Formats: sequence, structure tokens, C-alpha cells
Amino acid sequence: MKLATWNVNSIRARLAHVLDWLAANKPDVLCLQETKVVDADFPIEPLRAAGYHVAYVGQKSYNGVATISRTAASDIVTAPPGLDGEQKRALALTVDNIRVINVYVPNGERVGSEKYEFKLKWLAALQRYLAAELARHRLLAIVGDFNIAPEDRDVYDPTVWRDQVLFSEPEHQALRELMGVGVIDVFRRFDQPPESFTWWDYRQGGFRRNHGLRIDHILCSADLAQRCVACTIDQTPRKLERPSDHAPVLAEI
DNA sequence: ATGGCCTGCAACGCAGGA
Repeated sequence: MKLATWNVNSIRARLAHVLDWLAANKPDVLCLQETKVVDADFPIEPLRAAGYHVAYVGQKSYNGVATISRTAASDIVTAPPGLDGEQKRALALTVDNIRVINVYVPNGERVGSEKYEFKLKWLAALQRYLAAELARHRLLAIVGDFNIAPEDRDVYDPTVWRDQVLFSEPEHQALRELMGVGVIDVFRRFDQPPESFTWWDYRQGGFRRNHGLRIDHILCSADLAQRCVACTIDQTPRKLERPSDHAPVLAEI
């Protein structure tokens, strides 16, 4: 099966790109982040017409996640324990016998800010939820925009980014601890081109100069990771007019 | 040239992103 994640920076602004990408890539599951729309206004019909079931949880203006799938999902959780605040950032469901947790981890604004502390607390709650889910599901993927670049090779200029938000030691520690619960970054299970990133700033010709970060991830339980045969970043939609600033990550499982 | 972008909201600039 093909499992993908993509921060679309507004599902309504990016609907045509998403539909085109679905037609071109035919994923079985696509997890979207930053849908930026209340549930009543989510554009379900065009996605259904494209042959997908849709689960979503959103809010006005900010955040919001959605998981679309070729086959119907079950056991859908839109407010996981500990992640059930005002900000809609997590959505879990089971599809094709695989537990899929879709997350939009807080950005954190800047090291030491209130939002940064919120990010670390949110990651700790996510770790607890992930541990509980792993106890129930042998085949599990947790995917999405983690807003953390794990290693030096995931940042275009580690010297510039050192100790900055998205690349600070407390964030690295939080991600390591979360992964220590029992999930693997499948992107690094395979040979990859150097300087592979998933996000590029809209400003300063970030994409053209490949000034990016790898902050969107597909993390799989050991048994699911074993089934994974490929994991790639698709830069194609980042080259379109009015793109999302993130590119999709796609795993073949 | 020391800043350059994008989205949604209700504006006629702002908050937030990363």
C-alpha cells in the first residue's frame, strides 16, 4: 500500500494540487496537515468524487488535519487523550488493518517562548498516546509534520539552525524519546539523495536554492517498517504555481 | 539594498507559520 503525508497549508487553497497529486500517485492513504478549515466547510465532495473516504478534524483559520483513504477507515479518533485541546492537530484511524496516526506538531515559534514550551508538552503527550496505541496495534504508522529536523543532514545549513526552533536539542530529545517508544523513520531505511528536504521557505528563493529542512516524517512500528520497500519525497508539487511550502512524503508498504 | 512569502480573517493590517 502507498501511504503519504503532506502539509498542504490550507486544503481549500490547495485542493486542485491535492486532486492532481492523488490522480498522479494513487496513494491508498494520504494524511494532510494545516487544512485550516472548520469541519462544516471541509471540501469532502471533490475528494469523494476522486474515490476517497475522508476523515477530518479542523478549526477556524489554523491547524486542522485530515486523512483520506481508498478504503473506509474505522476506529476514528479526532481528539486523542492528552491531545484533545482547542488546537486540532491529531487524528487516528485504522485503514487496511494499519493504525495511522496523523499529526501536526506545534511549530514552537522560537526557543524559550510559550509556544515552544507548548510544543514540548504536546510532544510528551503524543509520546504517551503513541505508547498506548503501539500496545494495541502491531502495524502502526505515525506520520505528519513534526516540525523537527532530526539530524544535521536534514538541514541545509546546520550551523545557522543550531539551537534554533525546529533544530534545538530539547526538540531532538523529545523526538528521540518518542521514537524510542517503538517507531522507525523509514525515510532513512533507504538510500536517499543528499540534501533531501520536505519544507522550503517561501521567501528568499528557498526552494530554488534548496534551502530546506526535512521536518515531515513517516515513522513506522517495527513490524510495519519491515514491510516498507520505499520512501521518497516528491518535490513535484512544490514547483507548481502557488504551492504549499511543504512537499509530500510517500512510503510504499 | 540587511528584506525579500503565503493563508485566512475580516480586513483596508494582523496572527501565525517555519
